[in-house]
Amino acid sequence: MTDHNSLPNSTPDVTSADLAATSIREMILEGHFMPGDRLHQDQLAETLGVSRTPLRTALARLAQDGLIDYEPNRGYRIRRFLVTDIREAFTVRANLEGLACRLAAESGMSRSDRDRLMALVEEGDRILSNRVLDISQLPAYRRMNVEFHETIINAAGNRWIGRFVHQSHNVPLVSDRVILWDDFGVIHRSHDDHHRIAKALADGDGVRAQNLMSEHVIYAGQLLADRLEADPTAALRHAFQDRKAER
Amino acid sequence: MTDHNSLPNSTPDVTSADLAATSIREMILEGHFMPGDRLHQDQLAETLGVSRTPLRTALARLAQDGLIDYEPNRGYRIRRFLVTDIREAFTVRANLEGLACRLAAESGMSRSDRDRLMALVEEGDRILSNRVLDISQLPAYRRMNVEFHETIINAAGNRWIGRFVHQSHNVPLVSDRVILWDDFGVIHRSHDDHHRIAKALADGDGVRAQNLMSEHVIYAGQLLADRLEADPTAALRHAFQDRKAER
DNA sequence: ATCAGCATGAATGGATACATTTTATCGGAT
DNA sequence: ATCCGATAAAATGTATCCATTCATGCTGAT
Repeated sequence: MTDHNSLPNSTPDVTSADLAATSIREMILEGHFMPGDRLHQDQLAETLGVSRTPLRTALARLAQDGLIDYEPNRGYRIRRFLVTDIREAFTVRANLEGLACRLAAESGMSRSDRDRLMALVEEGDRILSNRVLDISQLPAYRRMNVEFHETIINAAGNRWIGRFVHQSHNVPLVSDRVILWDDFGVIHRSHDDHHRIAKALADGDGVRAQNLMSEHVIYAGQLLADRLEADPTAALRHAFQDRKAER
Repeated sequence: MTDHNSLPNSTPDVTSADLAATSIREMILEGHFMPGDRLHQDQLAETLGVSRTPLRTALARLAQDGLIDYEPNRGYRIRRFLVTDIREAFTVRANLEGLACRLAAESGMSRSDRDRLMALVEEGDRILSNRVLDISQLPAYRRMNVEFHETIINAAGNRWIGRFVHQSHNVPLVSDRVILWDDFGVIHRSHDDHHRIAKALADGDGVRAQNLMSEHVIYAGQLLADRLEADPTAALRHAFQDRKAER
């Protein structure tokens, strides 16, 4: 991931270990490995152009993040994620982001945060004004969506929520970067949630914002999980359809 | 920590890195370091009787857990925990454990889980039957309390909740192992919560169990945080008053 | 043919040596 | 006296080497 993918304090990759960690994380989240694959240290080290020592640091971090499994003397393996994992992660994300809304509302949104949310909502309006989903607009919509959610989490002022939501993004596909961009009605409704959430937050109506956000996330999760169960390959293709284009 | 302090999958310390990590974690949580202290690698390695390599993996893990801070080329430091951090961690813990209650109730508690909760509640009744707080009974009460909470979290069947609650225990004092054992009325009320929570779970009343648990945790957190603000040293002494005796 | 046991190879864990960065110290100039 | 810079010391980051464990495949006995 290119630094903007870590929520709270995204430090640039200064050490080789950082570089290795971000590279491997990106590879995993984009599906370059199969579940259960061994991560051979010598081999990976050579691939990434670093020695085993920083590589092992990177692996230790990723294992602690839950992205890979570790067994002493048996090395690291790509964690096997089931659709259940994705559903569960969305459940927790929904709860935590809902909590973030309530806390943000209760503590009183700052003027700048309110303005930013308004601006993001309007940007979404512009993107969707054609009333059709153009693939070229997905990156812009995604950026808007990510910033919307991050703004609220930061406004909540509870670092643990940010930490945990960030970690739940370590489950492949459980990220506000993954957007099923194929049904205008769904996207439009989702953006309408944003409208109401921003309004509720501005009004200091924490409970309403909480409920809206919780449902907002849960619905996205169910949609994704149902798709995955119905047709895994198609859903995966969809989720990553524009990733290469963005670079 | 002696292995029983990690919630989900407490692997025994097989590697030197495991040993170093658990040792350091225990030291930090028991207050052997001052906030902001540097963790010199050579020095720590010698103290723990391991070389720098496994020590560094241990430090990487602890940093990922949020127990220590890391800056490239500047090493690791003991994280500075403010009372605010503790309040925030309890807020999240309350929410997640409340969620665990709802999920556990909705999925239907297994017979064995219900029985275990009942047994734990009865054990608490026995411990408190004298209607006075004897320090010698604190360890038993704590074990009961820890198992009560863990049972529910496991019954929820959502691994992320367990993960995050476990991580929130990495904030010093934010653990169901820390119990202010000096006011019978408070403890009695807290245990009465357990009664109601167990009952609500057995009845499949998820919302009630959720509300009860959330309040249960929030109150404990407020009590602790208020004490810490009023008299930090006394509160700390209280929180750890029996730790040496238990070993 | 199957399975136990052993030997061999490969991969991981740990220790040490080297390189790079940071931090502290000292000297001098303003 | 203070500030600045150069230099030295110390600490971290990386690479390499050695030790230990695990997996594989073979041999041989039942």
